[in-house]
Amino acid sequence: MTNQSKFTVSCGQCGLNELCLPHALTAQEIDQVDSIVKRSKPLQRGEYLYNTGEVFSSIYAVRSGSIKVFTIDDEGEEQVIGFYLPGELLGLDAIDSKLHMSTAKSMETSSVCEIPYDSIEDLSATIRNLQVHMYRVLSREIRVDQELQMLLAKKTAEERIGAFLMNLSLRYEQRRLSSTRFRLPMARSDIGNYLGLAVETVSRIFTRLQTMGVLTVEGKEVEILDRNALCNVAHSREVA
Amino acid sequence: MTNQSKFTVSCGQCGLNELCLPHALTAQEIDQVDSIVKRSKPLQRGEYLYNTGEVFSSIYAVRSGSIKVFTIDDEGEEQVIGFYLPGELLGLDAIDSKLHMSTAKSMETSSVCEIPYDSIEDLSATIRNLQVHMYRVLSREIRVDQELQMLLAKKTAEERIGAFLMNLSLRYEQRRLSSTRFRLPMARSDIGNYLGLAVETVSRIFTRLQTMGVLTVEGKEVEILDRNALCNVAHSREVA
DNA sequence: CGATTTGTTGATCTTACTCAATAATCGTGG
DNA sequence: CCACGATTATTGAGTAAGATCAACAAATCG
Repeated sequence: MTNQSKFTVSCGQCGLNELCLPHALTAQEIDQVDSIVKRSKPLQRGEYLYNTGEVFSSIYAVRSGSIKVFTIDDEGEEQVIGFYLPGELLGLDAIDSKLHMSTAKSMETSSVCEIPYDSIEDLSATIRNLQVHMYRVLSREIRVDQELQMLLAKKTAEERIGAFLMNLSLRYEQRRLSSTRFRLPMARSDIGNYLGLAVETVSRIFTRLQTMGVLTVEGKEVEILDRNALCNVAHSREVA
Repeated sequence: MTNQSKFTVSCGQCGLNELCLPHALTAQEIDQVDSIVKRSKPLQRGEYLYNTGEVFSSIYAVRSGSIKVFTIDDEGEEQVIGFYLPGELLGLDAIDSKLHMSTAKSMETSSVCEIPYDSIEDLSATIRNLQVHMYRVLSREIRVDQELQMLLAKKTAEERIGAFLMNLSLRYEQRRLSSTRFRLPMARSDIGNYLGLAVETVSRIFTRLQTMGVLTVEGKEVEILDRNALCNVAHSREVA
């Protein structure tokens, strides 16, 4: 257990990067955590992990693939809440009400770990550092949500797309994947929905960013050519 | 300890409605919780509870008055994250990083309780129901933030204001205050900032809602005349 | 009581949405 | 493997919701 990034895969069979603080839990404690984790069978594209209205019993950690989480509003419209990548935890929003108020759908073939919430409550009552870590995970989710709020309240379409791509780039980087070349697992309509933009706007801005030489997009494949410029786009600064 | 609403004031000197589950903690446990709470001196309008960049050491519970929480973006602009009323907890977003990434400013004469975070970690490791409750409080904050995301991503200016006022109305009701007549502690510019709207738009929609007979506004005093109609405004339904 | 901040209203402009048409991609079955 | 329809993405033209600019009114404060 070195002081490597907490995003490093570390947690035995479960791969719970987010759930484990490599330098905070003993090997024995990690075994205990592993023992409560259920490894689920892979999800196919379009399959649901949980549905709005279902009773909450577990949180989930993405092992591979990617999961889209969304709510359904009064008119039955989807509102995308977030996209979850390997190592990230889903379902934290249901702990309070014990009912899922959102739906989680696999965007590609994915595998997830199921972690019964009761077991987390039990185990974190005995493993002090697990409790501490859960508080941090929940707190981080709050901060991530607040950043999105700022994006939606204040930023232009171009800034939103720029920030969205930068965010993805950073998250892939943390997972030791290419930060400049990756595949968008979600549809344009999901991006638009998430960022509060029309599909057409998403499309137009992708092409605009291409024209500017910031990146290339071919279908779902993105290559970031000028990360610095993209960062400027995300922060409403002029690009040379 | 009856099964009264968890919003009922219950927690000895601290008034921590949110922090206490009346029916889940024993009287002795409540005493323990009370003992870690520091009662702070009142804050004057405009005073800061904590500032962006400061080291995080405590969370705070509003006892009376109201607190505005906002971040500062790249250009030094405020982005309002939320308004906190009596019984609500602030500072949860800093647990992860141990640094305040936002600023909390009193909107009127307010009093707050300071609760050292280390003590919460300690106490929730021994009081099982406090741990359970903290998870729920954090989870609820996540869900509240997600609802705002939906508001910002999808709703029109009128719907946002409608939902904002309905939300305030409900929160006052939970606090046993009038749900139809209350004072807006924040400036119009704060409302606009929070909802992603220009001040002028907020103003215009207030007058429009008045013309529609849904409510009356006089400065900061609001009276909701037709709560049903306001609810419809908030949910993009036609108002008769 | 004047000065400064805060709120309202009007006129104009801009961004991003809507509608519409076309193109590309995906999935399925022959 | 290719052909088919269906979904998804791109591009264009017109529109609308809300922003911005500007002037004025009202409230707040010293």
